[in-house]
Amino acid sequence: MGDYISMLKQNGLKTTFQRLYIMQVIDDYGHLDIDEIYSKVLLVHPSISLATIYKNILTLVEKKVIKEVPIEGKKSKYEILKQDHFHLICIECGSVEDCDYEELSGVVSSSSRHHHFLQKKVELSVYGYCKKCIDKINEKS
Amino acid sequence: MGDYISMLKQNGLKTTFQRLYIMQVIDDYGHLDIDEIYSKVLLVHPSISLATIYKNILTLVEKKVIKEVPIEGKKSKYEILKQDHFHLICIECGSVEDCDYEELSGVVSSSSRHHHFLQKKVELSVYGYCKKCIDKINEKS
DNA sequence: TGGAAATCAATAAAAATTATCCAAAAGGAA
DNA sequence: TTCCTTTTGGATAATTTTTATTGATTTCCA
Repeated sequence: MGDYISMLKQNGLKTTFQRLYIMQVIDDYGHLDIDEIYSKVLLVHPSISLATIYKNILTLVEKKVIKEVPIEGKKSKYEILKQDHFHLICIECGSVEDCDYEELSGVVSSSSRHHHFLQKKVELSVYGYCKKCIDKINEKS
Repeated sequence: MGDYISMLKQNGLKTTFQRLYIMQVIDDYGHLDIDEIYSKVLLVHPSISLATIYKNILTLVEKKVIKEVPIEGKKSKYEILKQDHFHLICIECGSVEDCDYEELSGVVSSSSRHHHFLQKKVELSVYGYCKKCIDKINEKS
């Protein structure tokens, strides 16, 4: 749980309750899409508008306070910006797990250099089945 | 340039001109989004409907004849299914370049296993500036 | 070649995203 | 604090994107 207020101030953004709570729920749950954020914020702030969610997500992404995680065939999810990592995305339940990127980082950036490509950021996603879903499938058989 | 007809037959799909040409332009250009595909197919088949593009993309993705390449903040692009590789995505001009995945593959899959995750496919995208755009920027200064 | 099944085009409908506009709130300066 | 400027939020409209429907056309195998 981070210091959302100073993260916002550093980027010249005003700290409204709506904005703070959007960051809060994203951080709490790790990875949420627009609808999930909306429904969770609605619970504690019933008057919030969906357009407010969209607007805030846009500005928070622009200011690099949060990060978009695009997902094949689904809506993008968003996460609080954190240390480099990659994602294990379950194609059964949709869960997203963070994974340490360390060992990979060197190989990827040297590969970018080799292609005369100026690397700014890396997005690595592994699609498959998470442990929970594997277990669930095994139980049935 | 592949044998589109047998790729379709293997998946029980009929080989219509529209479908073949959709595969053709994707293959020719490497990576295209829906609108790009539509406008290019329109040139040689002026009566095609945008809905036809959507429907075909959907079935071709389902049958794994083509693959979705999700891109942050933009529409997904599509590519003909080919050997594992990753993408260098230029945030200046939007170009997408394929890159050999070989060296990385082992590290990624061992990392998945370590998390008890059953890996099905990997999507790795590096965002940054391609050589052309770097040169263009340097010329100006 | 005939005919069932798949596909297409056109269009409507639905879903997702963005823009507009005015009231409300935030945050700095006095 | 209080005032004032600027940003933001909420409601809603507009736009964009995607999906569903329907009847006509095409594919392809027997």
